[in-house]
Amino acid sequence: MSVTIKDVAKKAGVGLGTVSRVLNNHPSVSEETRKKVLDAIKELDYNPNAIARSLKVKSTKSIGVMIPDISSAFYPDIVRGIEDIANEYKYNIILLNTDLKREKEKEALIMLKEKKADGILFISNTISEKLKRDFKKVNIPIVLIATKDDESEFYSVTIDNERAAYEATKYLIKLGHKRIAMIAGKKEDPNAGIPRINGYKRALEESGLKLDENIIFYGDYKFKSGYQNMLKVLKLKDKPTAIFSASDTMAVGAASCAMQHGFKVPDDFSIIGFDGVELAEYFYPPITTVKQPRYEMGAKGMEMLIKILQGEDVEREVQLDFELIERSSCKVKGES
Amino acid sequence: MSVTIKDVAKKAGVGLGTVSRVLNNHPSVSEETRKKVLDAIKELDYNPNAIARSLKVKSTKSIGVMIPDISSAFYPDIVRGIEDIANEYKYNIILLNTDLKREKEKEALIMLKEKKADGILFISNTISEKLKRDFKKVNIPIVLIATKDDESEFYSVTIDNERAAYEATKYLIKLGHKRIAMIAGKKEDPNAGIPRINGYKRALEESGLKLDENIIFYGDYKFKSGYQNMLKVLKLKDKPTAIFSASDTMAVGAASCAMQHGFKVPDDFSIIGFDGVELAEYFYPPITTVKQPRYEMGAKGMEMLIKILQGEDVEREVQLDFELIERSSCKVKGES
DNA sequence: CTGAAAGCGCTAACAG
DNA sequence: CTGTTAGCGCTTTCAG
Repeated sequence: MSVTIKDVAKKAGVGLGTVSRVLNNHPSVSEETRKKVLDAIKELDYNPNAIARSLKVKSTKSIGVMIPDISSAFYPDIVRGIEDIANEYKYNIILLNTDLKREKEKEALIMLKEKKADGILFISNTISEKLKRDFKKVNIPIVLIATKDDESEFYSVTIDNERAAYEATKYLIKLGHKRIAMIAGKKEDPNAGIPRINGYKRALEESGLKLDENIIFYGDYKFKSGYQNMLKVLKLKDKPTAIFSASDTMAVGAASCAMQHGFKVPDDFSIIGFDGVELAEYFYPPITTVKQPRYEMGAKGMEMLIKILQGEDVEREVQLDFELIERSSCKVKGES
Repeated sequence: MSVTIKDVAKKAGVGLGTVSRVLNNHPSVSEETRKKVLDAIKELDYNPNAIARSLKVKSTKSIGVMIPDISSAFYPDIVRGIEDIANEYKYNIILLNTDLKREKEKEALIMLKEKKADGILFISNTISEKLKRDFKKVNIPIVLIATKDDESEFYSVTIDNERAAYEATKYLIKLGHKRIAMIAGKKEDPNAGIPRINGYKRALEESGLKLDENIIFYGDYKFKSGYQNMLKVLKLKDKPTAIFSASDTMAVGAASCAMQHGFKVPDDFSIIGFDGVELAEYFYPPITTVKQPRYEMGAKGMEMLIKILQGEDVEREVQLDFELIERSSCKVKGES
C-alpha cells in the first residue's frame, strides 16, 4: 500500500541501507547517490514510517502530557508552552486529562508506557502519593509542572508560591489596608494552598498586623467558592477592606458577589487575585493579580525534559518569576 | 531491557504466538494455558509494546488534533470532548497548534502521516484551500469541527451559525430594540463571519427593521476589537440600544468599554454575545449569549471519526443545537 | 488448541 | 562509500 524505503531503494537503484543513510543525514553518502535517492523520494512522495523507526531506535519522539482538565482556564497556556518547545525539537505531545482521578491517572500511565512515550510532563497543583509511587517505578523521565514533591525526588518547575502570596498581601498593606481577608485554596494543598496562606500570614505578621483566622476562608479556586466566601465576608460585622484571593477565578467570584450586593470594587473592597488568567484581565474592573508565567512554565518544563532525554544535567527544581500586575481592582484605603 | 512477549512465553512455558493470543483475547486458548500466561504477565509486570503492535497491525490508535491555538478560550472544551471519547475507545490524541499558519499546518500534517495517525480532527473557524487540498490527498480520515467546506467534501460538525445569529438578533428585537448594532466577525470568514451577519440581517428584515450597514462593525473576535468597535458605537449620534456581538470576548470588550465610559449594561446597552465561554458567564453583569455546544462538538466529531475508522456509515455534515442562554446583559428596551 | 515462522518498515553493524 | 543482514516486538498464517 504505502511506499516504503524499499520502493525508494529500488527506484533509486541503491540498497536500502543507503536510503536510510540519506534519510538520517549520515555523512558517508556521496553527493551523487544522495541526489538519486532524494529524487526517488520526491517522485514517490515517500514519507518515512515513524512507527517502524521508533521500534528500532527505541525512541518515539512523543511525550505524554498529563493534566487534570484542559478545559480549566489555568492549563491551556501551559500546554501551549509545552507544545511550542516540543514542536521545535520535533517532539509530539499526547494529551491526557485525568481529573486527578486515580483510575484515570493509572490508565494514562499505562498508555504512555505501552506507547513508549519518551517522557512525561505532569501538570497539576497536587500530586498524590500513589501517583508518585507509580512515577518512580515507571522508568520514564518525568517533570512536574506547577507542582512539586516535598522529597524533591522529581524534576519540577514552579513559582515560589509563598513569596508570591507574601508580595500580594504586602501590596495590599502598602495601599494602607489593615484588615485583609483571604480567600484561600485548600487547606491541605501543598502548592496552591498552604504556601499561599503562609505567605499571607508572614506579610501580616511582618507588618505588625494581627492575624484573624476568622477571615481566612477556604475554597476550591472556582468562581462559585469565591462568590460564596464573599457572601460570608459581607455578613461580617467588622468587614475587611481588602481581600487576597488564591485564584483569579475566586477573586472574580468575590467581586461579582460584592457588586451584586451593591458594593463597589475597588471602593468598598480592594481585591487581588492569583494566576493571571484572561478572565481577570477582561473582568470589569480589571483584576489586579499575581501572574504565574504559565506559558513559560510549560516551555521550561519541556526544555528540561528534552535535556534529560539527551542525558544533560538539569537543575532539579526550578522556580520561575511571578509578576504582580496592577490593574483596577485595588486602591489606596480610604481614598475616594 | 524491558520485558517482551518472548520473556512471557518462556516464563509461561508456551510459544509466543500463544501469549499474543491471550493478549488479544483470542478465543482458541485453553483456560489452563491462558491462566499460565496471565500469571507470567503479572509476575513479570509485562506491558505490551504498542509500537511493535502498531507496526504489525497498521493502526496506531492515535488521532491527530489540529487546532489553531489551545490557549484561545474557544478550543479547550472541544478538545476535552474529543479526549473523553477518544479515551473511552482507547485512542490517544496528539495535539498540534497551527496558529492557522500554512507552514505549521503542513508540518503537522507530515508528522501525523509519519506517525501514522489513524485519523485527524481539524478544529477551526476557517480552513484554507491549500489545506483542503492537502487533506484530500493525505489518505487519512478527517473530520472538521466548527468549520466546514462549501463543497461538502469533508465530514464536519458545526452549528447552524446563520440561524443562531438570527435567533440572537430576534431575541433583542423581542425585547423591544429597534436599533441594533452588530459587532461582527471577519467579513470573509465563511463560518463565524458571513453566516452570522446574514442571520442578523435576516432577523432585522423579517421584523421590518431597516438595515443600517453603518452599525455593522467588523472585528477579529477578540477583546480589543470588541472594545474598539464599542468606542465607535459610542461616537454615533444615533446610538443603538442593543448590540449583537459575534463572540463573547468581543461582547465583553464592548461592555467593558461602555462601562468605562459611564454607560450601563444593560440599562444603556443590551449586549448579547456568541460562543458561551466562561468569560461571559463570570463577567459582571453576566453576558447573555448563544452557546455553542463545544464539548459536544468535540465528542461528536471524535465519535464520527471512530465510526469512519470502523467502516461504518456516518452522516457527512452534522449540525448540533446551539442554546440561547439568558443572563443579565440584556433587558427590555426603555424599561428601568 | 498451540508452536514455529514470516514479516511489518526501519536502522545499524558488518563486510566489502 | 555502499549493499546485505540481522533484528526491534508483535501478529498472523500455517502446520500439526
